[in-house]
Amino acid sequence: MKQSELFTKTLREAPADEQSYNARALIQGGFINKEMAGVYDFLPLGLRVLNKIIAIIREEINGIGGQETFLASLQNPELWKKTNRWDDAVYDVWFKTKLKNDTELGLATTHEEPLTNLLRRHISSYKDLPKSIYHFQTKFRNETRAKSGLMRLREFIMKDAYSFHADEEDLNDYYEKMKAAYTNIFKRAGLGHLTYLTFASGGTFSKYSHEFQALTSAGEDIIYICEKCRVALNREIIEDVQHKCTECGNDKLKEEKAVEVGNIFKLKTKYSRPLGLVFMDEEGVSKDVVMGCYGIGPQRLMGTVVETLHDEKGIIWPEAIAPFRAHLLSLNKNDEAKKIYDDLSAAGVEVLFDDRELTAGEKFADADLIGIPYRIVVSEKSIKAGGVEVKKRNEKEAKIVETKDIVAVLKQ
RNA sequence: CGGGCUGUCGUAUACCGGUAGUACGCAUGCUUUGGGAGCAUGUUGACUGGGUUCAAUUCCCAGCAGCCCGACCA
Repeated sequence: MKQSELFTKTLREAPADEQSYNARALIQGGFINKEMAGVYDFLPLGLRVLNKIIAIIREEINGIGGQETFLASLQNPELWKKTNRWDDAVYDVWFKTKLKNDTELGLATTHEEPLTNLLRRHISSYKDLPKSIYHFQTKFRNETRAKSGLMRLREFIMKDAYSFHADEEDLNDYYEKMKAAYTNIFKRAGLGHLTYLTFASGGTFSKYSHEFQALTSAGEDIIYICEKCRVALNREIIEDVQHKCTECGNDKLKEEKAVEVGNIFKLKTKYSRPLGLVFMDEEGVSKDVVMGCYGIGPQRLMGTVVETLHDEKGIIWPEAIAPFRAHLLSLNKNDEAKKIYDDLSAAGVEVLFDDRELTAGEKFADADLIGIPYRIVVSEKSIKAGGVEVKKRNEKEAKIVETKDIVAVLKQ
């Protein structure tokens, strides 16, 4: 894409009223636009990142048999009354609205109820199980305090997956597969080194649930890390386990601030029972379907990447989720640069081509801020040196690459 | 929901009880081009409502909005 045609502009300075780094950098770079606290628009650069994160998640969930759907945002209160989650006193994050005839509706906060209900028409036998169903869908939550840019939103996309099983043993097997898929997702998105499988409170139905917590000072949670096992314990259960690692008994745990980037949970029959999702087993006995649920917020994941991977000049995107692979800067050499742009594009390399009539300093500053992994400079100087200059965003030194070799260097 | 801080051009800021200045941006022209250029001309602003006052953007109150802390948060 030509940067001269990109409708967004970077800001010379970050917005003064934002303190969180992800909000400052993403707004300054033109990735997102703030409509109001906790409500953001995704602009071309930001959407490219978001879509790449979503694509990684989709691949991993498909890889363990997930079937993608897209459920509605407007929800029927009747289902929520059956599970006692319609009452604002019980579940206080609803945005509620009404039909013209005054019938109440809810805006989706999550989808256990509608999906469980929907499956009553499709699951009736043990032969129909197991199933894993997911979607990327907009959730609305009336948070009393939206905060920290993309870290806690009032409107956000969630990848929520739900699995359906004949018994707990099968749920447990699938739960382990999901755990592995989640580990891959955070690794591929560039947060593997910072993300810990974390034991958290499981509520009434199981002892612990698992969160995936990424270390960052922008986080809302305190976790205790066991370096030996590479797992962590959420503060909410640390007293229960007497400050010891649940895996190895290690009592030298390290306290860290972290953000929950994913959560996996065994629901068992919590929703299938009140909503009547049952199946007939081999003996002809009707049983409740056993469920699990698994969530990731792609926008929070994006915010976490920005919080953790940047320097004083701007964002440093991991290659897998960068908006473009290469940022081609022309310093008054648009004709020469255009050829390189065409070659790279033809080879399938995603390039942002800075063909704007700006000074070198502005182009470098924007490139650092936007944080695309490879910067290619075409200038009088680079041409004299034999071609183009290539520098990785996370490295200091640039190297000269002959123009004829640039496609080979940038191709993955 | 409790507490703290803050609302001035598009952005970042200054000053002030007597109607607002700077920088960047934007427009035009010329000169510039390896780390946010120069000159000239032009362009844009006090969150809303009430109160005090001869006079309020400035002081007071309320509302709204934003940020932060806490509470909350599958």
